[in-house]
Amino acid sequence: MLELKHLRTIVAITEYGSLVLAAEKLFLTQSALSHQLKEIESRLGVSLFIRKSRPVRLTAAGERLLETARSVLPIMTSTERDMQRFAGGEAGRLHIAIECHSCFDWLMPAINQYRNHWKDVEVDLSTAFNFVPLPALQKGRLDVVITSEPKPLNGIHYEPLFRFEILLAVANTHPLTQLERVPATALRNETLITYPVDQERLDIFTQFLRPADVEPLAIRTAELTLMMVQLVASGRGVCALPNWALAPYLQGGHISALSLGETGLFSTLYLAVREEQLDTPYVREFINIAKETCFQNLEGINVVATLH
Amino acid sequence: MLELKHLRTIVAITEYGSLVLAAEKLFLTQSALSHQLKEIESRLGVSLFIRKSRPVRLTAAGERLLETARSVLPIMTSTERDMQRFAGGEAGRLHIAIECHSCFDWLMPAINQYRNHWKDVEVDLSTAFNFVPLPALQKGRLDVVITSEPKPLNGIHYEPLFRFEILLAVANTHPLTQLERVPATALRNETLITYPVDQERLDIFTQFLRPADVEPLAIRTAELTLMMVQLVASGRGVCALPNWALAPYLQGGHISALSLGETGLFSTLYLAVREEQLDTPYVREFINIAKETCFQNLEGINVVATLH
DNA sequence: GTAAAAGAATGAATTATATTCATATTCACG
DNA sequence: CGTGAATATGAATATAATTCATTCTTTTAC
Repeated sequence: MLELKHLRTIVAITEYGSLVLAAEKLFLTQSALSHQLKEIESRLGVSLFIRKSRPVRLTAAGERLLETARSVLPIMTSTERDMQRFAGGEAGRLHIAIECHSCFDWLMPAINQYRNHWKDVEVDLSTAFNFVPLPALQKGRLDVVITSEPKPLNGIHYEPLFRFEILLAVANTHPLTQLERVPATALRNETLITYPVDQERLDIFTQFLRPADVEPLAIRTAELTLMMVQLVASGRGVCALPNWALAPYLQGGHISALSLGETGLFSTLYLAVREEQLDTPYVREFINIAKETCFQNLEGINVVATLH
Repeated sequence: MLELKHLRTIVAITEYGSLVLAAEKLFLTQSALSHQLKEIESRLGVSLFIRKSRPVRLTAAGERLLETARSVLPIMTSTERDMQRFAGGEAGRLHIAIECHSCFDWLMPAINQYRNHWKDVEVDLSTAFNFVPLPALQKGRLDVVITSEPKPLNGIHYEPLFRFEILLAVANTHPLTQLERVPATALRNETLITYPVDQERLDIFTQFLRPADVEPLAIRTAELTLMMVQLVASGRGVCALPNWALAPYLQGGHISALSLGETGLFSTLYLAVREEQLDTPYVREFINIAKETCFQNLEGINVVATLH
């Protein structure tokens, strides 16, 4: 009914004192303003200006409307400015999900660094253990997914981050440390410690044990990398972890890291985003920072399997 | 550019979760909403809703716009409600001017009583000594004028309030108290005390002295009725005042009131308003209260000239 | 007080904008 | 993968806004 156009008209008329001037400033004709004014006055059933005098004067109702205009129009101006920031890709939302537990280690520093420079981007990190993240990404519930399975999907772009080796962590005292390479069959007699997620999501199963049709002796789970390492060190099982996740714990000397299979078990981590977002500055920048951070964090790490 | 219509659309869609439902509530077709949404999204250069999911979800830009809508729309609602009050004549403005000094005496109580019942009417009283009030009334700078000269003017309605006699106040000891009626010529030897306004505005000049071509001995002015009366009582002059303005001072016994000329000098006070406002409730009601107050205030007053 | 100038109002014609209708496309769910 | 429900799209239509040409009103200056 009442529209912002009308408020802008009211303001212009009071500001310039005449329909002629106001019309000019609004890039309209005097006639247009006259018609418009008549229209709202008759719709509201009140008169807003007294035109019998020059400069035209506001009626009481006009004053009230002007007051509203003065409080509403600035809000709209700032809203439109924000819209431009969204449009320009300077502001936005980045809902990130990780499929891989250990990714916290390098992602957190990346996010912190990113936040410093993109204050207008709302960053949100969630673990995708209870839902499948890629469809959510497609549908816009998520904006970034960190995954090691780049399943080709409509409208999804995968940006490779880095390649890493999945190593088997065992206690230093464990007999397996005697082997050069650990065959799948060796795990028949071991308790395997994993994160508490579906086996589908764990490379050790999908890429190593299942192809060899091997089931470990037992499986137990732990939430945190640190807990796994402690269990391994005390000889209560073995676990498979990325080399970079394992690195800090190898210093202590209680555990060793062994290559899996003949060639080692390698995997690549990808950052998945919607194709349409690929050229958005704030998304592009996140990808760059993620990559940089990976290199920085992984540079010092040169963990290869313990060789004898 | 961005309009309230769009904000209302955003709110409806988020509230009902689908274009179909929202369209229904807005009395539009789903197609209309789809077009409208597409239009503003392309104008702003941002997408506001993710339609790939159901219910449709807001993007970050959409959230921002919704926030604005939630702060702006209530303001508009309350503004429109106020407009209805103005339209219904429940709210408005009453800029009153009096041409006659003494009118304060009965007008003030009237205004006070009026204010109690019409809280949404902004009442303002000014003395019209430095400007001509009737043209200002015509042009809407004033809304009510109290005058004793009902000059016929386009669009102006005069409501008669009451008829009164202008009496000559003299000291009890004054020789004029011996006369039954005071002729104009009698003032040739008197100092006349008036309000400090143009003689054009004083009935004693226009209706009495000038027709008889008489000039008083001297003229001096006083701001307030009380001051005039005190000057008169101390024998420093005489003054012409309405009977009701003089009434309270006759009790004291220091002054007397005499009729002017053969028939007495009478005048009628009118309340002038713009014709278009005559049917507006808040104006109508002011007229009523003004009339009532006059009667109440003048009822007890039965001042006639002192007769011997 | 009147004429000229400037501003505001008006009505019809035009243009722009919004809405609908009919239909195609997409998405969610079994 | 098909089905039902939702959204998108394009052309046609309806509605609303704007302009043009003109008249009416107010102000100003002589």
